Amino acid sequence: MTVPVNAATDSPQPDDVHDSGIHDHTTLERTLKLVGDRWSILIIRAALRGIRRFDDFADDLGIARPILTKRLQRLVAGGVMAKERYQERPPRYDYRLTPAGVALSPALVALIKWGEHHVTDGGAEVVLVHATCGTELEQGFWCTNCATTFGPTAIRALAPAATPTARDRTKT
Amino acid sequence: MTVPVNAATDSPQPDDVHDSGIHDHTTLERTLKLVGDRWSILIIRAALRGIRRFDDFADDLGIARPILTKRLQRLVAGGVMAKERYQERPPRYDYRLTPAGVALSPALVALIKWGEHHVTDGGAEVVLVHATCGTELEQGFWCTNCATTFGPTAIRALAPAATPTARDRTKT
DNA sequence: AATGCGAGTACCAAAACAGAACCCAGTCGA
DNA sequence: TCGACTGGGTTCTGTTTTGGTACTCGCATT
Repeated sequence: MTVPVNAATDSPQPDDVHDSGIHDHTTLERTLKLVGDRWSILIIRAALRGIRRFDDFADDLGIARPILTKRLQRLVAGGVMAKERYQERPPRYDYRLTPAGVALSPALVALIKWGEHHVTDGGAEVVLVHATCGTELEQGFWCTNCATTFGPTAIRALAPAATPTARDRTKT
Repeated sequence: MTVPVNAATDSPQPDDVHDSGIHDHTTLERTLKLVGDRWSILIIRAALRGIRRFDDFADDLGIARPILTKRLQRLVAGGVMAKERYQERPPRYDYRLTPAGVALSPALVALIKWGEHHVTDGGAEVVLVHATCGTELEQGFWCTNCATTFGPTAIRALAPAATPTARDRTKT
């Protein structure tokens, strides 16, 4: 830890990266391949709002239906959402978030809060608050050791330097 | 214990965020338009690792150069990065994060940590630690009023100015 | 003058996206 | 029984955005 993270201009080929320990090129990239398009995050947000049915997603997002089909399939394949039959007689299905999908909300909240501060003209359109007391929530990092919170500048190893654990990840 | 973050969330289907939930159409969409593609986040991560020059981004990410050009331009236009001349005589420029860009790290960390838990097979490739003590950091929400941390289902959204959603418009 | 480097463009193919129309199974109403 | 409707898609068209390779341009060094 606490490595200054020097870049490695080694093998920039993204094709054959299953073990180029220095480049992460796997986890974040795979994550972004799953949800890193213009629609997936919006779909997940809609799902967090309680939208479940195909047509409601289409109406709410204004997304073209073929793309919605593909996105939902990808999210289901990625374990973010699950397709469930909610009615038997005329077989009807809906899509709902899995726990993994709900677990994406910190990322969602981070993006929303960032957007409020940095892309709008100043005024936040929505304030996210703690449900129990109504206070605006904070998001950030904390250290269980120091029992303190801190901002992004106090993070080290924000990227995979030569973490030896990267090579341990010999999964198959 | 202390940190529930996304692990100990309340319920997989957060109905309590239903109508008052996380919704603001324009801000998130604009945010995603800026950084919601497969490369921008990776570029920002590379920048956080200290990469600054065009060719280094290209080598590190394996991104095609025309796309890198466009992404960097978009990020500069969006205030996330800044293009600076780092050398006079042969005029050379580099790209570095603005404070707004650094402020994106919570989102980045959220995505990285989500990916570690949900897209890899469990082994974290990167360990993010608190700089002062080296302990692995946690991320989540907390309430400065209650002095407590909580998960995504305890979030409610207050809309200062009425934010009409597509559902309001289309569902009559 | 030739070489090399950093930072891009030009050009072209492939993929993703958008929109409208169409399909299909079941159900309802007349 | 026929026709229309509803939910959940698929097919068929374009258009826009990506990705890749090759090339340019300004400058500095040899």
